[in-house]
Amino acid sequence: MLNQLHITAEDMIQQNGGRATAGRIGILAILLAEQQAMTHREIEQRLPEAVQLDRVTLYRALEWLAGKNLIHKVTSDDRVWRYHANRGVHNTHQHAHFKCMCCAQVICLDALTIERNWHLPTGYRFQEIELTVKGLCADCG
Amino acid sequence: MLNQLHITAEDMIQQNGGRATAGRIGILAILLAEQQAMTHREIEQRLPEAVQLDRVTLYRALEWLAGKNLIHKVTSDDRVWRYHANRGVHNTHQHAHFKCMCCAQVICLDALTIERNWHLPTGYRFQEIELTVKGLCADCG
DNA sequence: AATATAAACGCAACAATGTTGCATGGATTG
DNA sequence: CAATCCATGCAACATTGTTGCGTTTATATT
Ligand SMILES: [Mn+2]
Ligand SMILES: [Mn+2]
Ligand SMILES: [Zn+2]
Ligand SMILES: [Zn+2]
Repeated sequence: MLNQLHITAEDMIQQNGGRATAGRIGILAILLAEQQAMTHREIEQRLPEAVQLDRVTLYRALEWLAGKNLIHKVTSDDRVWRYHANRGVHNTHQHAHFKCMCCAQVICLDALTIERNWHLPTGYRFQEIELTVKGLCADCG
Repeated sequence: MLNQLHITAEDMIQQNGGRATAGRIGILAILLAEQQAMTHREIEQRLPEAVQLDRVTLYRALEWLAGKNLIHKVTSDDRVWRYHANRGVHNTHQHAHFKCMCCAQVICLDALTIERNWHLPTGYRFQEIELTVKGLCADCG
């Protein structure tokens, strides 16, 4: 199962013209296996001993994966980026996120579509939207 | 005009049981005069020579003003808090913001009301929403 | 399989933003 | 005027992320 994800991850990386290093494969496999958006720290901790990476290398690998649209970055009010594997609908970059104000977990809200019946001030141009719903998750609520 | 804002700011501070120091009055007057949400740096630079504050004092004054609901903090993907005076509708904390992806200015979108016809996963509880529309402002677009 | 080479990597140093502890100063109150 | 306590300034620290640069390594080429 996890091994299968490694193969998938390796394929995804090679198909984007990148070198399939143990670090990149391990990171992407972790993100593919996890439903929640993960912080740099959480990813680091879940990496097996055999694939311990330097902090900087981890940042650069995540940046590369995001640039290839294999994962996406999620902003948050705690000044920490979270990363999440792109699956199907995620690629639109128009999905919202939920953040638990108690345990800080972040999940994607795939079903939430944002209506655009509003308008901006004159001269302003829309490009993208960033929506975070905050509250308590099932465990904390 | 700016003097009038100082008097207003002084009133607002005293009515909340705080000491009306030159720093707090100056900060609040600046925020009351400015339409955009301002960063810590921008506020610091606009403070007159006579009211130069320590970085930490400025942070603490902003924290105090936000705690009294005289201003509100705006989160952003650049990891910098912005501050904006509360006026009327702002107090609801349910207004959205626009951020220019070119010049990084942030304004409040008072008119944008967020519809709640969506639902969260089972067990999840809604508390508040954070919405940022991104694009180009009138100057940059 | 050996080699060449550009892409990844590791380390150190740096940068930006914000926080904490603590001693000092000064406004407010009695 | 004295006592109090809120606010301030300074130093040190914390967190997150970035940059420069020399070294290693995955991959293509021979
Ligand atoms: Mn997402
Ligand atoms: Mn606002
Ligand atoms: Zn939770
Ligand atoms: Zn702009």
